[in-house]
Amino acid sequence: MIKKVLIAEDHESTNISVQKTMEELSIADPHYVYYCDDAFAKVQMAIQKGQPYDLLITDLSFEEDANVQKITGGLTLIPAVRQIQPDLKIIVFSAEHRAATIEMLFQQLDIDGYVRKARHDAKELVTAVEAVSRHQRHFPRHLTQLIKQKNTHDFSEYDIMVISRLAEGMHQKDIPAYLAENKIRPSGLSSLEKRLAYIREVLGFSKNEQLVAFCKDMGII
Amino acid sequence: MIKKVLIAEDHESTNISVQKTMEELSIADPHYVYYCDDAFAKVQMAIQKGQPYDLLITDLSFEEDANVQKITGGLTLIPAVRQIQPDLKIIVFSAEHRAATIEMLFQQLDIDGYVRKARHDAKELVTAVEAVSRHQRHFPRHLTQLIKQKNTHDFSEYDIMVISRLAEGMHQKDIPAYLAENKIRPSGLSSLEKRLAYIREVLGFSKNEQLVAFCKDMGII
DNA sequence: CCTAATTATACGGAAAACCGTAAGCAGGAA
DNA sequence: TTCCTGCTTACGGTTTTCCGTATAATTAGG
Repeated sequence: MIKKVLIAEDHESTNISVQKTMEELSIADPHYVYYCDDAFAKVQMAIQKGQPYDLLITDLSFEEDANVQKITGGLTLIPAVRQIQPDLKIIVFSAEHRAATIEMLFQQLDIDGYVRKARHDAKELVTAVEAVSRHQRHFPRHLTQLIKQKNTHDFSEYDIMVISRLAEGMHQKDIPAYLAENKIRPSGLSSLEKRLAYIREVLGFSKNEQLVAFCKDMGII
Repeated sequence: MIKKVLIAEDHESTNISVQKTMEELSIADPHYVYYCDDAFAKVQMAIQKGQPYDLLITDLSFEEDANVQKITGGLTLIPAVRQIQPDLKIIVFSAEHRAATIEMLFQQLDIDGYVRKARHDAKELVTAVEAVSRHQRHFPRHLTQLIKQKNTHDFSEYDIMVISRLAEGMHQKDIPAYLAENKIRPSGLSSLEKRLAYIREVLGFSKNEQLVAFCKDMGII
């Protein structure tokens, strides 16, 4: 049974509405934070007090601000809390729509549920919490649908990283050094070239300029 | 004074939180809809009953679903409601961050406020509603920052033409033929190269990808 | 019409990107 | 282990872009 819940979400409006959804689930007094570091601290504190959380609901992306954080987003927060409390249930509540990322969350980070911020997200969040309380996983409905669309390329974190650097004016030949520095693999120039060539081919593009323009239009970068 | 408010927002979670924010502003019983067509119908109905809305809070992007809509998003909803009720105050609440789009909203659609979905969006929404109730406009903070760095270079029709072709994937070496065909001068490859090099230099850019990204951000192309 | 100044183009070498091929390397199965 | 498979990387040739310089064309003023 889910009794004690922690919400990590930087968008105040979303944070509030998740709190409200918890009320509907008769989950009293959900705790909430706007920063990942606070989330981690609260989980840690709860364990020390012998009253650990049952569920963490977290966003993936947290915007940077003056308040510099050690943990910068859901992708680092989740492993961190899992390390100190392996049985903590985790539901990710995010606008992320890329199938690859969501699958990664389930496979690599072993999350218990994913709810995509969309039209009926509050209702789906209720469903997800109920599923998790029955020790089931909650997969987002749209995940199966997304696999269909082939002609549109599913941009990975890697792709976005690389294209963002291009859009910032970094020379392609300098990106391998950047990738190596940030421990991102593959980092070889050849791999990079091939990946970009592949994306261009899938989308029917001929130039990186076109790819950058597309990603800007789509809000990918 | 703002008394009667309509919220148009397809994301349920966001919709709920906006409702909650209205409560804090002592705005009783805000109406809310998940579709643009419903929003328009409600505005129309309210006028007919002699009790028109004072404020519309709307998102820009509404996701398509089985429920096919005539009005597909905020950009079409706003002119539609303005036509039947010119004095209706409108605040746009969206994740859109491109300066060009936001400026367009103020200049072309004459909206009264813009609040970007971000960390302190609920607080900013309160501020925005308060400003609007005083018949003031509410500009998003990050917009003023972007305006500064703008217009370091005056993009000519020629520049826009050329950069657009690049963004569409046309090879630089093929653009002279295109320019000649359309009787645009100068059409020489060398002149083209020099012009692009000049623009990049003025803006402190190193690559055409960066230039394309900039123009997309600024809404130049 | 001529001349000077400005602008446009041609050219060529250097740098970067592109692309095919082959070699290296890790992980899994027999 | 040995082989296989898939991913990553190195390498080399070609194409494209970049950029400096030189030449040609255009324009403005007298």
